[in-house]
Amino acid sequence: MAKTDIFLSALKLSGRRITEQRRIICDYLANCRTHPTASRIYAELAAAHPEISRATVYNTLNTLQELGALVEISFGDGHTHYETNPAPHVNLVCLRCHRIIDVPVASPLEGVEAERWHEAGFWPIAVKMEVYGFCSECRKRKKEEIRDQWRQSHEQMLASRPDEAEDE
Amino acid sequence: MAKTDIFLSALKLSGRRITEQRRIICDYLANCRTHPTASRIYAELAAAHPEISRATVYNTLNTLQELGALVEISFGDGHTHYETNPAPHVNLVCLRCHRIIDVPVASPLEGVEAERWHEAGFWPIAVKMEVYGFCSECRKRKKEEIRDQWRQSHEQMLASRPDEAEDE
DNA sequence: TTATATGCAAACTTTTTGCACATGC
DNA sequence: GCATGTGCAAAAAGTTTGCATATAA
Repeated sequence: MAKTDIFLSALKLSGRRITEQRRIICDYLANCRTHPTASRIYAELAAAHPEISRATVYNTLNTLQELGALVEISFGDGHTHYETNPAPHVNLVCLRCHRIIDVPVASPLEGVEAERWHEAGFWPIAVKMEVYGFCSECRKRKKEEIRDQWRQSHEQMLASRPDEAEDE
Repeated sequence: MAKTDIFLSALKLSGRRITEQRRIICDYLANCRTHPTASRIYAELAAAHPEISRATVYNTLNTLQELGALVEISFGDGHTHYETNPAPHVNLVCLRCHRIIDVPVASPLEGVEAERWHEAGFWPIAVKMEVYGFCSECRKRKKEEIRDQWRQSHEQMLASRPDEAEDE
């Protein structure tokens, strides 16, 4: 069942030790189809594996992040989630119901001028894309809830040509 | 100095009340050239404006998020940051030094198959893109720190054609 | 064998809540 | 005037730390 476990591979290839706990955590992540928080990962694993501590979950997640094998995402719900889907995709995030829709894209590094930062010396490992907005259901309800002017003006802004990029 | 304050506009157009505190917070965000955390925003504002409370900062940030005017970002440093740059851009995030480089892009909704999710009924308000990797300086140092195999294999993976997208 | 990882509990940080008071519209 | 927003302090939630013990390589 388990596809190539990219998380365990990351630990192995970077020379970390493969402990039973790490194996369990990586297996969970590799088979996870959602965007769990650290707490949720701990809660689910602890039920089946009492030998796993909260600290180890946090340790492992942080280690995987340093390697670029795992990235945190914020969906605006006040919780830090983890992206467990290694396939290139965009997360559509509904601002009202906080539901997430994963949409596959051809290649994350194409179409966004990847060459430019590559040339600048930056070496990409992982790519993350989120689009915030309203899903079809919430869009209807939204109209009843608040005045619509803000969203309309913002939509227009996004639809028009962007301003000249500013210096950062 | 202040360009059109997109944050204040969002509050106004959605029918919220414009209080002195919100005005101050929005002004800070509109002129901010970094990616501050909530704590940092509070700390900086409280110094100059003792009449602002922590709760109000959090309230306002959350309200702006619901409107899609402001988005949270995770850079992997364990803190929740806010994106204050309204211009379309990609954040290059260094996994080692956690420095962020903003790179402008032509348009956030082009080149990533925007039409597809639009057709599916999703209405985009804001777009966020992060690329994780190593900046030129850290890339050199990284080689000395850990075995290089993981990064090499991952780079190869990214460079090759992506797998078929999986169902979500 | 020994550097690396774990478990536990306490400490720390960040965010939310409840309620009395203030204020924009 | 009254719905909406604020301030405060306490509570809750989330994350890190220190150290003794365990274990992968």
